[in-house]
Parts: sequence; structure tokens; C-alpha cells
Amino acid sequence: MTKADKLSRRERQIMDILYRLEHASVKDVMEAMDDAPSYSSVRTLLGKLVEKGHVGHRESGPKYVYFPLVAREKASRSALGNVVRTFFDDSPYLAVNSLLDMSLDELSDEELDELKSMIQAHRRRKSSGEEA
Amino acid sequence: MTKADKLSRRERQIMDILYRLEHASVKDVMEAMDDAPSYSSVRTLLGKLVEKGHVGHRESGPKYVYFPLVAREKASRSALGNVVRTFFDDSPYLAVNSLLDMSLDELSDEELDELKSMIQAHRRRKSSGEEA
DNA sequence: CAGCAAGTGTTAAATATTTAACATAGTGCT
DNA sequence: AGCACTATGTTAAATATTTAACACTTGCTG
Repeated sequence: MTKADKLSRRERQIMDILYRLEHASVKDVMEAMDDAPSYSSVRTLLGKLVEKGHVGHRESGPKYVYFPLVAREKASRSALGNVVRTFFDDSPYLAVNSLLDMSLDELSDEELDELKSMIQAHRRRKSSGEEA
Repeated sequence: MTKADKLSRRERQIMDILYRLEHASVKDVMEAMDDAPSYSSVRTLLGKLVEKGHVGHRESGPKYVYFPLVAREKASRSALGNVVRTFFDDSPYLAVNSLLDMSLDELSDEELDELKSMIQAHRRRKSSGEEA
């Protein structure tokens, strides 16, 4: 159980929005929710996230701007790791496989090439650095 | 907002466990939680998930066995899609990239080769089937 | 066979989440 | 200056979640 797992439904929903937007005002957050409650409610939720230490805020002129305190990079790894563990028997291979399969149409030839050479590079690093 | 997004914290936690275990008794679920409440509580949660249609159950001898009603495959795609959208600007490329990067150590040479040829195959399918 | 162990069904209480109301302050405009 | 607009601060109520208690069945075991 990590800290992030203790978030309530709305809190998690808002965290995800903040990660997507990087930083956002109350209004931004509200507009990003397709089932938004009142302005007042969103404000309270954000306040709670700040209290709990998940979110920071600073004044930006007359209003506040909120943003996640855990770096996107780090949070993304944790999220990916959870998916791999939950749905792919902890096998990154199966996860990459599935991700490639489901998003073929969105990958350009250039991106596919990039991925291939990245794998190639990984392979080299492994054989040289790790065994023997 | 998909249906699964409406789950409460505990409900989601239990769903994840069910996806990991494929099927499980109340006790199995409880043992898979590192912050489990009482047997009674877990039972109630499972009952709610059944009511809501997320989980099925059948008798297995004297006790019940619970399992997710949405196929793991489908749920995993949805979960991956959410992560890609939230943390990778909707770019599967960036997601695969990060996933490869973070799990290099766990991938065997064989798996890396497999992935490479999968990409190669995708690339061919693209050029032949999609354009012009 | 009496009693314990391991289940389920149902109901009720405790707690947390979620929502919104009301009060206040600054800004810009006429 | 006075008014609308947009914000925040605080508090309270409505609702949902989470937990556990109690009653009952079944199988096993001493």
C-alpha cells in the first residue's frame, strides 16, 4: 500500500487531472471533469489534497494554481508498475507487448524505428554490463 | 468517466486483487490485502461489487469464489490507456519508451528479440495495409 | 452427539467522503 | 463610489463508504 493508494475516488480523479494538466486552477480542474460537482466542492477537495501533501499551490495573481508534488516521472513509473503487476503477472514483456499491440495505429514509422533501436541499445547494455 | 472509475477506494483495491488472482475466496482476498479489515467487511465489499455487476461469484463446495466479470484483457487495455493518457500526453510511444526503460533489468534477451520482431511486423503491416 | 470451525445472510453503526451554503475580499468597470 | 465578477475561507449538512455485530447453516472431530 503506497500513500497514493489511500486517495478517495474524487481525490484520485483530481490527481490524475493535475498530472495531465501539470498545473491548474480550480476552474481548470472543474472543466476537466466530465462529472464535476460545484466549484465549492472541487475547491474543498483540492484543499484536502494540499493538506495531505499530495498537491502544492501558489498564488498566481488573485488566484491559486495547484500542481502535484510528486514528479510526473515518478508517479508515472509507479502507475505503470501497478498495471504491470495487476494485469500482466508482473511481466513487463507482456505489458509492452500489449501496449504495442493496442496502439499500433498511433505509432509512426519513425517511432517504431526509435523503439527498435532503443531495444537494441538495451540489449547491448545488458550483454556487456550484467553477466559473467 | 467509465464505469470502473466510479469505484470506491476499497472496491478498486479488491478489483485489482481479483484481477491479479483471477478468482479468489473471501479469505484469499483478505490475505492479499496488506491493510485488510475484518472478514466481515471484505465480504460486504465483495457483495457490493457483485451487486454492481463488476464481479461474479459461484459456489465452490461450501464457499464462494469471486472473479471479475470484465475480461482481464479488456480491463488491462483500459488501465494502460488511462496511464498513457494521464502521464504520457496520450503518446503510446512515450509510454512504451518509459516502460522499456524502467524494466530493462527484467527483460531477457529473448524477450527483447521478440519485441523487436513484433515491432518489425507491425511496421510491415502498417506500410502495406494502411496508406495510399 | 456436542461443540468447534468456517462459511453465509442480514442489519446497523461509525467514519469518511462529498457536496454545497454562507461570509468575505479584491478587481475592474461605468 | 457602487456593482458585478471572481476568487478564497470556513463551516455544516447530505451521502457514501467502511466496518463490524449478530444470527444461522454445515461439516468435522473428539
